[in-house]
Amino acid sequence: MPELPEVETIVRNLRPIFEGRKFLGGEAFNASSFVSEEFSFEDLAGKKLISIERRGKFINMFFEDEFVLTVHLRMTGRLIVIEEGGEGEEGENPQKYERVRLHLKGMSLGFHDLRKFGKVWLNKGGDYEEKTGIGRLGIEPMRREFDLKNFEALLASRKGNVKAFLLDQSRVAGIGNIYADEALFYAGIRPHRDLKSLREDEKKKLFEGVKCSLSQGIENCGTSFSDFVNAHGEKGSNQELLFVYGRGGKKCLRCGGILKKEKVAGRGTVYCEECQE
DNA sequence: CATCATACCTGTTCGC
DNA sequence: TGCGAACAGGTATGAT
Repeated sequence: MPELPEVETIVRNLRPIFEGRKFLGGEAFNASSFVSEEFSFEDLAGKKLISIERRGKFINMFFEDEFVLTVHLRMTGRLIVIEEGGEGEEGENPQKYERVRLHLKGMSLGFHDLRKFGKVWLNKGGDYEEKTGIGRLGIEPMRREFDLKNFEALLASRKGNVKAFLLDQSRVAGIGNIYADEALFYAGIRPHRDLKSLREDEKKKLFEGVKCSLSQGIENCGTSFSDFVNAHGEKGSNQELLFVYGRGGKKCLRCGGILKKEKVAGRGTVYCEECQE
């Protein structure tokens, strides 16, 4: 569920709290949640956290000496700030779904993940992108290099339906099920439409829909449908502004018709038969 | 190589 | 009401 806007919200929370702090140690409460082929938390001890950046739905924490901690929340992952001396600090037992805990000087960070799909990787040097899957990501849709021209080139690079295209992280990075459905509603395009069938005006509208739905999500600190909370455990408000996601069977906010829900590209997909063609 | 379906998990919701 | 089935969905992997 955390998609680009939710991950961006978390990164913006974490930066002022953790950047500049020294890593002290870490614990993995679930072996499969922490991936490190060559290094342990002890190797990272004493290194200062230089910066925290988002790439697609991944979070990278860059430390001194080229160490990189990478986090992917997948569906139910959360990063929760634990203040020094507060509940859950060092010495306390892990919380129910806490899988990894990172201790920095004066402040700790808990990685919680009910379904254990998410991961924390520890790497050193430039190959962290290959080790984590970041290397396969496509363009960043909130950066300047994402323009209509290369969006159209990406559309032409793939076959199949437009929903599968939007979910394909190797084309445009960071879109998930929520923002894919919202972008398609914005553009007035049905999710099953074959990419080859898109007209020029529809491509342009879809490009705008991707940018608008993502930037609105960021502005509102993410969509908290079920799991998402920011690093302080607070919910975002974008769920109040969604047109289609999670609204199957309800009235379309634009035309009043009943929204359809069906499976497209293997995902629950909501759209309006009236407003999308 | 590209695309598609499935596995990975566990709590919640749905249908009988 | 109870219980099992279906669902939630991001990505790696295997199948096609």
